[in-house]
Amino acid sequence: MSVSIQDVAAKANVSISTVSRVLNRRNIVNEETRKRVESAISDLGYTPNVFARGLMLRRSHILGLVLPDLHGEFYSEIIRGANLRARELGYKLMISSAAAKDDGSELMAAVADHGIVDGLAVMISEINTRIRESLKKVNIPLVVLDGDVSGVKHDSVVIDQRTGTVAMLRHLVQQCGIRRIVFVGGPITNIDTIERLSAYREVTSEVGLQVGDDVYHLDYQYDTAFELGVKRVLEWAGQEAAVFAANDEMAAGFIDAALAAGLSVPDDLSVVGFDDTRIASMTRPRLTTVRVPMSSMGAAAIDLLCQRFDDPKRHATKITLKSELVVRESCGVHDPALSTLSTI
Amino acid sequence: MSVSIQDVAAKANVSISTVSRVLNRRNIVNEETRKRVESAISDLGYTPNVFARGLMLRRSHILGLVLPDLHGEFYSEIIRGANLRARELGYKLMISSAAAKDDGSELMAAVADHGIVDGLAVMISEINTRIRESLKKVNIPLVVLDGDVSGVKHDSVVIDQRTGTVAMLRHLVQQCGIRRIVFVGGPITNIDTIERLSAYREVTSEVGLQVGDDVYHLDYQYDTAFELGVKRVLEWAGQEAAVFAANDEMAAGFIDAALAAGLSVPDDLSVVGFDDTRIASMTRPRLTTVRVPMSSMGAAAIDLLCQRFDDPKRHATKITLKSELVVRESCGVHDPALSTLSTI
DNA sequence: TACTGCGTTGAAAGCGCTCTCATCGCCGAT
DNA sequence: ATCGGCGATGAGAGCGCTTTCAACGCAGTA
Repeated sequence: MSVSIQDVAAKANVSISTVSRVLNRRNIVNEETRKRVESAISDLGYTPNVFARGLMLRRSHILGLVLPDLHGEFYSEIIRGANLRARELGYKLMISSAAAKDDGSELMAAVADHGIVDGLAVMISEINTRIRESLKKVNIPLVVLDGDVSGVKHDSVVIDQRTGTVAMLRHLVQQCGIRRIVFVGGPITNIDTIERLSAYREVTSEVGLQVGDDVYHLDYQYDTAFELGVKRVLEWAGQEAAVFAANDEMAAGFIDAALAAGLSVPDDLSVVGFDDTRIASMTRPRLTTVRVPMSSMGAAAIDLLCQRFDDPKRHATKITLKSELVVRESCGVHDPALSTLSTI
Repeated sequence: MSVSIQDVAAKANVSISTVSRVLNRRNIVNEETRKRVESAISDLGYTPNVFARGLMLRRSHILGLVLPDLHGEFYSEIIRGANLRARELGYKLMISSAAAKDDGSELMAAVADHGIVDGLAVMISEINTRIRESLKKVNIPLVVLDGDVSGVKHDSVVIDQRTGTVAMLRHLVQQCGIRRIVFVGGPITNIDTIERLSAYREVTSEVGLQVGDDVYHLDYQYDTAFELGVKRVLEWAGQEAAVFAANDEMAAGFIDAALAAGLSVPDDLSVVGFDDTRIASMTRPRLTTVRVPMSSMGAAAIDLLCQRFDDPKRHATKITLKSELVVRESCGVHDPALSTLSTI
């Protein structure tokens, strides 16, 4: 039923070797012969069988992408970036999710179990022994997103969250005159939260802000942030106070809580977020936040994978992407020049 | 380097045929022999080569999912549902996006070009000739999401949007006492918008509401909705007026616009949405909306594909999923009994 | 004794491709 | 005339698997 290289060869009056040569544009094939073969190919609508090809070449041109979750603005941006770059480079993407507490079976499912992907990009929000063991068994190019797995050889793409966090805090203190910053992170074990919190502690102590009990750990969700906000917002309120949420979604919750309490953002309370997902432009006032280049992260992962194919034995590479302050309206800007950074 | 069926056979002292039999649990293999083979398999950590297997069986156990975009709450829910079900059934998912105005090349890339997927699920928001032509060439099981492509043989999963839309409109009129409903859709060519608008026209004329100029077409985005809202919201305002946006994101824009204008939602103006994405729970007041079972849609697509594998020649099947009114706070509820439907 | 049936196994033929190696004709050099 | 070199092509050997078919041993039956 489906047309094979044999059929093409017969139609073009050549051997299958020649057809194969034309396909792979390798050893020079006589101009005239090549044309004959090519027209036979398009006449018959021939496409090489992927399996046969994969069997010989040991390459599928499929890459695996494993994320903690497939849901939400954050991950879907990564997927988008990865998908785009993969296509540019002639690869396909196979996507799958591994819950944070996954035992690693999902990972194995993505690799050995199927054995079809040429390389694997993995994002892990909480590392554990099982996952580490799974990753050790990966015997194809591996890229770890936003983290580092010790004891496993891999390339990695990380976000320099510190720069953005520091810029944010400095902006609040120096441009907005903020004297109290409440930090609301995700789970205390979350790798991103840990990093952002450490930057927070550093800068606050540096500029002499007192932190006290101003650190909370929620779950990155709008609802819990809103609830906490409803309870605390009046207590926090004050021209010199800001809430620094570890993602935009929680920040949106705080904005709405402040509004519900009759406060004005940013006049009575500044609220800033992190990530610069679409949500940051879907609040009024729009969120001042730290942009994390998610789609670039996805793209970079694909790049690293492909570079590894080209040079399997080069030393492990790490790409660091900058995070960047995006000033919008949810914090009082006293220096108008800065607002040129604003988007939309 | 990697271990093959040969190695297993040698270690277990049998022929590769026997190993193959054990793998495929087919013709009865002697109990004792089977155990020997199985332990050889796990000793060597053997996994069958996907390509060799695919070459013989013409099955990859990979399914393709093509969406208009990979971004946003809506599509990522579909992906999630599909991914989950695919895994349950022992399949992997290959995901890719095809822009609405895509010439179909993306589709072909997903299928023939790669030829690796066993079946294909496609969602098309705007059909055109090129896409239709592409789909005609698909010679593997095909499922179309949320639409119907005439002239192409395929199964389909559709959402019964009418039921939800009608329920919403009736609710507004009968429970909330609304007498004027402004409809804000997506692009006029968008298939979902068309369907919702037609239900809107039907019900409004049925209950004797005048529509007049109360129909707008935007682009499903928060920003444009907010802008339009800022201009019109005071004019619309009134206890008996509601804005019916064709997705939650636009509805969120209208809520914020109303709030910015100093109005109360729902006291001065009701705002309702469509889809019930997470955004519907991320507004204050929370959105009354129509729930579209996105993840079920993804799952159903996978189901249909697999059923088609089992019975290639059964007649085209269409699964219709119900949409459902979800009452929250963004419209005035005058009958408290109804509020039990509310989520969170 | 010969034959048939059955459970179990192995040999071997591909699946559609890539790639090495051999072949062939033709050229200029010896 | 003989030979080496070169461009162009074909023959054929696998890649790792599934599957058909034959073979084998061991009943049970005629």
